[in-house]
Amino acid sequence: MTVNRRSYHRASEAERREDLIAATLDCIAEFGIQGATVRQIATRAGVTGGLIRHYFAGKDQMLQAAYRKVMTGMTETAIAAAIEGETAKARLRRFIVANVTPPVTDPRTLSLWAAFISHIQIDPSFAAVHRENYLAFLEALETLLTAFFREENRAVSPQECRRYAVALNALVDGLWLEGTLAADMFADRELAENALHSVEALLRLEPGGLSAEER
Amino acid sequence: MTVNRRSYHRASEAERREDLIAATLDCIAEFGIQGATVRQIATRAGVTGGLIRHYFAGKDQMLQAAYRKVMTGMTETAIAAAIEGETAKARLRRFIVANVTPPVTDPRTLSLWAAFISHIQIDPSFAAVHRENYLAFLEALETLLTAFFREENRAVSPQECRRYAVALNALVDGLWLEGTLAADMFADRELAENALHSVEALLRLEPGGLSAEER
DNA sequence: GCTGGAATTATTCAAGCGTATAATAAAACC
DNA sequence: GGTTTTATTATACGCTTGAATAATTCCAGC
Repeated sequence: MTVNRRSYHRASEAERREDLIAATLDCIAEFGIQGATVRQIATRAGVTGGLIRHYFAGKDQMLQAAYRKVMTGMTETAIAAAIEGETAKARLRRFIVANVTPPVTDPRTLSLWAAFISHIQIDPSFAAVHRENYLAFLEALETLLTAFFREENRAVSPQECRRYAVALNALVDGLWLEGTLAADMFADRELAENALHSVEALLRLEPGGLSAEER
Repeated sequence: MTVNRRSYHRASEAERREDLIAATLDCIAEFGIQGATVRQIATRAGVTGGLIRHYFAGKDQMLQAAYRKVMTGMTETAIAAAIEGETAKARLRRFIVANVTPPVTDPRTLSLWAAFISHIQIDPSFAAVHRENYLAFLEALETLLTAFFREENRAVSPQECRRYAVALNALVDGLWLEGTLAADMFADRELAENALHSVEALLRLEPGGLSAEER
């Protein structure tokens, strides 16, 4: 006897993988990593559970792909904001501000980020993803800083430049955390302004040396 | 017929709760929040699963108690380090350094912290725990800063002081993250020194104004 | 030394987990 | 337009989950 079987749409490999990853992130954000079960994810993506094993070797590999997606999304948003600046100073400023402003400061993104961070110690393959993105972020900052110092005719050794990048990275990450976890405590542009003033101070610029708009 | 039944030790309520919470944290750190199952936790604590329901209304409540434990542990370590300083400057310095030095920078603690952070959006009662501790940390910083500025005979408005506290909190959190997640990238005292130099810059002190040991 | 009540264990239960496999619908091919 | 390929569904399996319950052991107060 034949079974009543759903008809279905046959999607391209690329978009189906996208859908599955998106559904995975939805589930993690909504129910936590414990709630991101194969069945929930499949339901959210509008498919049945078995399909996941057709696109990924297992649930873990899908989680890892999802992690990559979140991290590259965050970094790329900030980098994309930076390249629109005309001067090195403007690029640096835009980069800083982008990192403490929506859509980067977003509770959902933070949840996802934290969920994955907490799994780094458990699954070493997650550590590799983190390392990749940390280094990319650091390098982006170092590049922006080097260009900025050159523009200002200020001689800064590579070692010092790296120190600055590490500190700026910390400051930006920390403000991102604060701004996302306690958004109600800060006025609209308060965090962005604090970020700019703090970066000015960190780089030992005169007040306004970064935050002031050039004409 | 009677069953072969383990004999058991009857602990005081306080220490049994402590044991259960400690076992919970062990399991989360080792297997992630998904691996922190009632059975695993019970095994780790040397009891059977049913006992958990005798001390907590359910697994979730135990998780929340565990979260409280982690956070107060972190803040208290830093605050305890601070009070040993003789001058306000020394207290501030010790506070900063303690936050980017073991035992605060510890992969296990970071895992736990991240696991709980990722559940804030899901369970609002976790948000309350976070808020409590964030405010406590911010206030500790503000107190240290106020005393320091007074000691230096420097007039700083409360608003400005809060701005500084927010920035310092961000920097410290960020360096804590970097130092714990990429510990291999930093030499022994590198992060602590970077932290002190960065705080100096943030507060617009002259170089050495905080990091240099007074005689 | 009993004994009543609380702490703890052992066991059970339904639900849900990730994965494996076979059947089937949709597309691709010639 | 029939045939092959493959993406997708349906179903099953063995395990684990959090919780509930009943049986047992311990301890305090008498």
